[in-house]
Amino acid sequence: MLGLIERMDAELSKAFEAAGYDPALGHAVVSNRPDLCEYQCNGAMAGAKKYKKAPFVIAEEVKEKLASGSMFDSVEVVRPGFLNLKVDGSFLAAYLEEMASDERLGAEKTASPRTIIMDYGGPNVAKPLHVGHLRSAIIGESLKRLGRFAGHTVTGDVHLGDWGLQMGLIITELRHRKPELVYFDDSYEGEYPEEAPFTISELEEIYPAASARSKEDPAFREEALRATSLLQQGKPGYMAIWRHINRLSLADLKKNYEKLDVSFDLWKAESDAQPYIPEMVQRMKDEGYAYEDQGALVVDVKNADDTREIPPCILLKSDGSSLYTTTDLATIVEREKLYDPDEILYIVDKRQDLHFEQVFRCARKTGLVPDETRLTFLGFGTMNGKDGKPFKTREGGVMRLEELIREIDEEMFRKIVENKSVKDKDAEDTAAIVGLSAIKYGDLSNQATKDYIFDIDRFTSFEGNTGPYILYTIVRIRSILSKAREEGLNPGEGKLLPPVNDVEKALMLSLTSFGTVALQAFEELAPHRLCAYIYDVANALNSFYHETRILGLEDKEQQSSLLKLLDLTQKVLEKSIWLLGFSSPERM
RNA sequence: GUGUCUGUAGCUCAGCUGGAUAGAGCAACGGCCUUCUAAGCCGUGGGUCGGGGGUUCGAAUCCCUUCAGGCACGCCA
Repeated sequence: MLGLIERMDAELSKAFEAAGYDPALGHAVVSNRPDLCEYQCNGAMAGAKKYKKAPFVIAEEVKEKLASGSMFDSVEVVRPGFLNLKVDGSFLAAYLEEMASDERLGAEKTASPRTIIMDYGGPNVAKPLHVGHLRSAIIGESLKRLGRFAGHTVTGDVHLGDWGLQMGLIITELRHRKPELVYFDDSYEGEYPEEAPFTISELEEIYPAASARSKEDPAFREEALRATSLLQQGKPGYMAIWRHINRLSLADLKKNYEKLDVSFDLWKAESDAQPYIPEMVQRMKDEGYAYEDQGALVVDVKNADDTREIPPCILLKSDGSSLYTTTDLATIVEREKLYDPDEILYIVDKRQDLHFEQVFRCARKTGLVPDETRLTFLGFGTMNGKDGKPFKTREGGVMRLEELIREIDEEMFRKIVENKSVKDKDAEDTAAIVGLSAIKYGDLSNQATKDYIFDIDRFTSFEGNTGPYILYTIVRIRSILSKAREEGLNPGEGKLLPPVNDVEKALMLSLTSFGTVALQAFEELAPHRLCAYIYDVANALNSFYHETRILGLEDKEQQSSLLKLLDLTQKVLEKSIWLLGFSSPERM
C-alpha cells in the first residue's frame, strides 16, 4: 500500500498541476514545527524563482485547488509560502485500518529488486572473535533483514580470513614448538590424524604469540611467509593443519555468532577463491592488464582525474603467493559465476576503503563484473571506549566478544533482579534478550560510517534512547493487551476511530511512517534511521499511555479502537526491532 | 606530505538531497504513582552548529579558505 506521504504527494502534485505549476513541487515532509502543523509542503517557495512569482501567491493558488480533498483536515498558507497541512482524523483512522490488515504493515516492496551478495569481511580463523567483529556482524545482520524485507534477494557470506599470513604464522609457530609432528615430516605419506594437535584455546594463544614473534624476529617472519606460500600451493602437511584450524575455529565462531543472533547463508572463506586465482591471473596477464613491477605482479588502477596517488593492485607477491587483494578479486569471479549478483555489498571497517577502491577499480577495469553490477563499500567506524580510543579491556587488551556479552548480560541481570518484576528462573533469559538489545541498539542507533563510543552504562540504561527503553515500551503494551484478553476482549479486532486528542493523533501519525522509513533505512544503508523512528514511536506511545486509561473505559467502541491502536503499535515496534536484529522479552 | 572522514548543549548523539524558533537522551533542577509496568510521563535551565569568507529571499546543511582531531597511503589483513 502507498505511504501516507506518497498519498499526500499525489494530492499536492495534482493541485500544483491544476494551478499551472510543475507537479514535482508537490512534495510533503513531516513538519519541523509540530506546533503549527503535522506536515508541510515547501514547493511554493522552491517554485518561486522558476515562475517569477511570490511564493505566497503560488501557495494560495495551490491551496484553492486542494480544498476539496478529504485527506486534509486543514491547509494553511503561512508567511513566505509554506503550505501547512493537518491530516483528517477519519482519513488517518482508515489509513491505519488498512495498515493493520496488511502483513507488511503498509511497507511496499521495492520496484526494482536486486540480487545482493553481502560480504561481512569476515574474521580470521584462529583468532577469537573480539569487539572489532561486532559491528560488521550487527550492521550486516540488520541490513540483510532490511534488504530482504524491501524485496531484494540477499545472500550473506561471512567470508572468513583463512588464506593469508596468519595461517603461515600459526604453522611456523607450531613447527617451532613441536617439530616432531608428522605434519612437518616431508617424507610422511600416510593419513594425517583426525584430531588436531591443539585445542581451540591453545590455538587462541598460539596466534598472538606467533604474531608478536614475527614482529621482533625477521627470520621467523620470513619462515611464516614461506609457509603461507607453501600452504597456498597445497603442501599436504600444511593443508592438514589448516583443516584442523578451520574446523576448530568454525565451531567456535558459529557458537559466538549464534549468541548474537547473527547468521550467514554462506560460510565461505578466502581459500574458496583459490581455484579461481590461476585462471584469473593468467587472463589478466594475457589481456595486458597485469605486469611485473619490483618482482610483484600488479594491475594499474589509477585514473587521470585522481586527486591522489592510487597504488596499483598487487595480484601476486614477488614470491608468487596471493594476498587479500588476490582472494577478494577471485571471490568476485566466483560470485559472478555462482550467483550473478546485481550488487556486492561489503560491510567492512572503513580503514579498508583504499583497498576496496583498488579492488573495485581492478574488477571493473579487467571486466570481472558487468558495468551495471554495483560494488558497494559500507565502511563502518571504530568502536571506541569512553576515552575515545579503541575499545579495550580494563587491562588494556583486546576485549573478546564473549567477555563483552557476558559483562552486559550480568549488568542486565542485576538490574532486572533489582526491579524484581521477573522471577529468578526467567531473569537470566530476560537479561540475555535485553542485553542483546542494549548492544545492538547501542551500535545501530549511531551512523554506521562514524566512529562511536561504546558506553556500557549508557547502553544498558533503561532511560533515554536505548534498546532496553524500546523493549520496556513493548512490554508495557504486551502487558495491557494480555490483561485485556484476560477480560475477554480481543485487541486485534474492533474498528479504529479517529483520534480524540493530540497524543493519540501523534501516535497514529508516527505509525504511518513505518514502511517509508524501513525501506529508506535499507536504501541508505542506515539502520540508525529505523532506530530514530522507533524511538519516536516509543515516545509517542508512552505519552499516549500516560494520558489514556484503556481497560477501565466505559465506551466499548472507543476501547476496542484504542486496543487496536496498541496492537498495531506493538506490531510496528516488533517488526522494527526484528529488522534491527533483536527481540523483546515477555516481561521485564 | 597526499588523500579522506569528523568537529552541533557539560557528556553521548540526531538533523546535512537548503526552509519557519537547531532537536533528543544523559547529567542538573522542579512537578506527577490508593487506578493498565514510575525502567514511565510533564516541565525548567543550558547553543558564536570549530573559525572566517561566499552563493541564496533563506545556510548546521552547498562552495572556498583556515584551525583541530581520527584514519589510510605496494607485496599484513
